[in-house]
Amino acid sequence: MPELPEVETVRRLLEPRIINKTISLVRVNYWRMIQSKKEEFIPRLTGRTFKKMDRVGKFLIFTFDTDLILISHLRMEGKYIDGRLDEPDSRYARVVFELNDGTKICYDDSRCFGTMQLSNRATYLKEPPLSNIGPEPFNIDDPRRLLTIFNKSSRPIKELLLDQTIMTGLGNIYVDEVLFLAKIHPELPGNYLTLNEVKRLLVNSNEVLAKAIAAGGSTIRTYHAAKGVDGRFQQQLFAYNRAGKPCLRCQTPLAKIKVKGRGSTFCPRCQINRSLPLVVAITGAMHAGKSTILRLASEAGYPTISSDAMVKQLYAQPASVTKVAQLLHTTFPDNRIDSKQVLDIILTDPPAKKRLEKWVHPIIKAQVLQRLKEIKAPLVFVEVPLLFDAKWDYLAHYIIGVTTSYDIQTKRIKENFAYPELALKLAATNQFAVYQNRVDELIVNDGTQKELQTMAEKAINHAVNTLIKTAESANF
DNA sequence: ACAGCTTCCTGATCGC
DNA sequence: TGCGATCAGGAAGCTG
Repeated sequence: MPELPEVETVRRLLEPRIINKTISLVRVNYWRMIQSKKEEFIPRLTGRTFKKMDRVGKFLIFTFDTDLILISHLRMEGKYIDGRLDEPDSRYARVVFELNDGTKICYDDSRCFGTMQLSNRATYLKEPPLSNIGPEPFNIDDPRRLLTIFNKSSRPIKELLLDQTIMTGLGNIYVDEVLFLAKIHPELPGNYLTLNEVKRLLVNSNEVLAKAIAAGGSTIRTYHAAKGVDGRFQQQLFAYNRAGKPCLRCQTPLAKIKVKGRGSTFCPRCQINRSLPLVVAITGAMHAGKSTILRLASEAGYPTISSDAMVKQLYAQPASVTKVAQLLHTTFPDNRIDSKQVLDIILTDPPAKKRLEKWVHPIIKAQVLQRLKEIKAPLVFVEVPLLFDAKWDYLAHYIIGVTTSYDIQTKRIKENFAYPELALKLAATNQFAVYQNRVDELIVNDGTQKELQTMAEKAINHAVNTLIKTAESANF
């Protein structure tokens, strides 16, 4: 929706346009949005004169010359558009208030999510929906009260901040901004929050909302506070709508995930989820030495996850045979997945490859995340061949890349693969070279096994030392 | 009690 | 270029 700053902007723009004007006629084009008794809606409003306009959280409160109260929630797309009576209604006018000075205001809402209800001055704050909403950040003096509530829940902090019964005002845009500024991962469970972090969340909520109000809110997509009036705050957004763009603090590309079904943009390096271990990802070209590095990390005593091994395990399951056959539009006569046959198909039929990846990647990703949750260690090494292509790089806090020169890769593949021609073709499709500049340490494995081992051990130690520093400098 | 999913709608944009 | 899939400033209302 419009969030608190946009609703406040609407209030400030609308109040002077309607104050002391009298409603001569009310037209309702979409009755489902009226939450109070429908038969009373038009009669109780007709002839009333607008007085003050208030706002509670994201609700607009219209007051009149009697004790009548109109409560309006704009939800995602709601807006008020004013015009003259001789003009046509706005395109998605759901409720129209005609006024006695020849003007009208149209409540416009393409998606019909908004609500209106009548109440009265004495009771409207004591009954739903307003009785259920929490304080605005401006009115919270003691962060301990919030800390107590957050700490009782294992829900992601983003969910808790969107819960208007705990605190009201933040929506999807400003929650991402506040979490970015406070350097807190959107999925950090509430019971991990420290007092220091809650203080940061409160300070930043206050600042972001105040600045956004001062800028007239954010005009994004279809939302305008009023006809011809655009907010300017979107120019100051750090996170929202910036997925893939460099973090304005550390230049890491911002990641986008779903939290409670809402798109959530954050910096994977500035906002670390400490309920999970820190991740050193190992990625790189085909047959370049990823598995060797992973094995060395394991031998050095660190927990490891191999997504390659997970894929092999998945393919070995009986249920996978029919699934893969169906995705590749083929059959496996031996009732087991024939890797040469699969390779053949994915090299000649790109859409088939896409279908297969669309099935495999989410399964493996879920398994990796599950393992990360289970591992009770501060740090884990994860081998992911297609880290960047599969867009998993946001899971990594340090990336070791490994590559080989073309000639040496060709030689090794010819010596080691049962179907070298197909393997070479597959190697040629690997895009790692494109992403090389995004790794923290690049190992060029053109020498002996012994030389690889030396480089890998150095890289492993460097990754660990860097991440220990990261964890120490994080201000919980 | 509560986590997770669906629903209320329509329009713009993305991706094969 | 067309056409289905996905996404969008929100929150209530289901289900298990």
